[in-house]
Amino acid sequence: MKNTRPAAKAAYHHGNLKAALIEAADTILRDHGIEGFSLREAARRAGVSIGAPAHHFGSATGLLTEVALLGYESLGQALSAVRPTDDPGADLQQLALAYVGFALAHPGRFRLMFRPDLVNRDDPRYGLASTAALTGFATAIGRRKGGMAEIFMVWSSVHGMANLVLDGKAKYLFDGALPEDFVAHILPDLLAEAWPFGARSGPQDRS
Amino acid sequence: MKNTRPAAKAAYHHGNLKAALIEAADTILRDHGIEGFSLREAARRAGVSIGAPAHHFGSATGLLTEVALLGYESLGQALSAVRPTDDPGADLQQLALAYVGFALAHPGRFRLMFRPDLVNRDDPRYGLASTAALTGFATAIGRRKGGMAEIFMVWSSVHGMANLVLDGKAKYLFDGALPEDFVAHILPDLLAEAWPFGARSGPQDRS
DNA sequence: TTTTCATCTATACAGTGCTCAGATAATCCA
DNA sequence: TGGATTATCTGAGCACTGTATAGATGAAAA
Repeated sequence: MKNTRPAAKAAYHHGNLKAALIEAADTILRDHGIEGFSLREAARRAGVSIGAPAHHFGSATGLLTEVALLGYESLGQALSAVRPTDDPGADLQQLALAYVGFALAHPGRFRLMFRPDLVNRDDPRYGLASTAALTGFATAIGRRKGGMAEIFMVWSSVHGMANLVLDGKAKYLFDGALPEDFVAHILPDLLAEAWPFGARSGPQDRS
Repeated sequence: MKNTRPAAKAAYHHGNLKAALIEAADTILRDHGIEGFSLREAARRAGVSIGAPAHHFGSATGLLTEVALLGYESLGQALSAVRPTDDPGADLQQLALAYVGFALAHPGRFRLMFRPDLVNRDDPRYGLASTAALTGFATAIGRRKGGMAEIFMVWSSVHGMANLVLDGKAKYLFDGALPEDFVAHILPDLLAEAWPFGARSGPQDRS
């Protein structure tokens, strides 16, 4: 077995520094947001010198890219937790709720995932993770061929909702509503009443 | 006339430093994006010492808040340049095009406007500017009473489109489309074909 | 055991936002 | 007019950041 973890005396070689730094960064994002993150603080939390992360990630962007990839993974899980029923419109509403719910539950992760200055978009895994997370939408929208326009529209809609609520814009429209209320009560009503993508008819067939 | 501009010999008192710094910051945003901005660089461009901006704006956030307010103003102008016709659905499509077009034409401004860590959301002018810019949407949606749900949905949709295109996500869906092509050709087609808010029927009346 | 290699430390550099004492110029006031 | 007040800006300094580099340390390979 490869489990040569020292764990007793602090080894010179950390042994699992890469994973420890990723987790430290993710924790910082959770507790203090993106602006609370610094490469040095992550190194501090991992109990390692300030130059150590460079060996594993090259730069701060390298580390944050890994965190963003994990973020897309967890978003994908949140979306695929919505099990499809025989009502595709209701499924889409649930997916929308899951998307916004994820953004509000993990604002640091979510914001990082869409910060092109902090993640390395040239990393081939980034595009893959990004599209993989949206598989839930694609299948719920149903049509396997074509359908890109609809996917874009639905994604735009839920992404816009998530960003606006996260940025506190919703409170200008729905006076003083707290984010917790929003995902628990306001948003479900909004989706049921005024969200065209979740309507009973489904995507209209333009033949 | 108050135009006591020295302009010849560099005065100790700049005379118009506040406006000069705002313009310098806006220029940096235009040329090098948000990550290219620094308070010191703005001071440098205004030909003034690094501590000077503090007197007028207090902090970097203070300066960027002014730039963001200008951004909302220019967004409002871009939206109100869309003159209403007798087809409210077509008007909404034009507004959507104007919104996304603004984001792509002024990415630095647009991104700043929605960066809560860089602008002072407690500034009372911020909420005013934010809602004022959306007057175009509100009137186009028509119903003066109620309607907040529809405004939120439309805003979310266009805001999501703007962000996704700006972040290069659209190219994963529409393979390799350039941003210029997007607002010129792809988006109008998308809006006409797959955007439910711009449909002929208008907001359905749920009585 | 000896060599090689990956890993991590220590230090240094350039850049940042912010603070504060003091210099400078414009303005107000008698 | 002349003196005092006020707004404006400078210059230096502090704490912090990301990154680069030389060297120390331990593990693994030969």
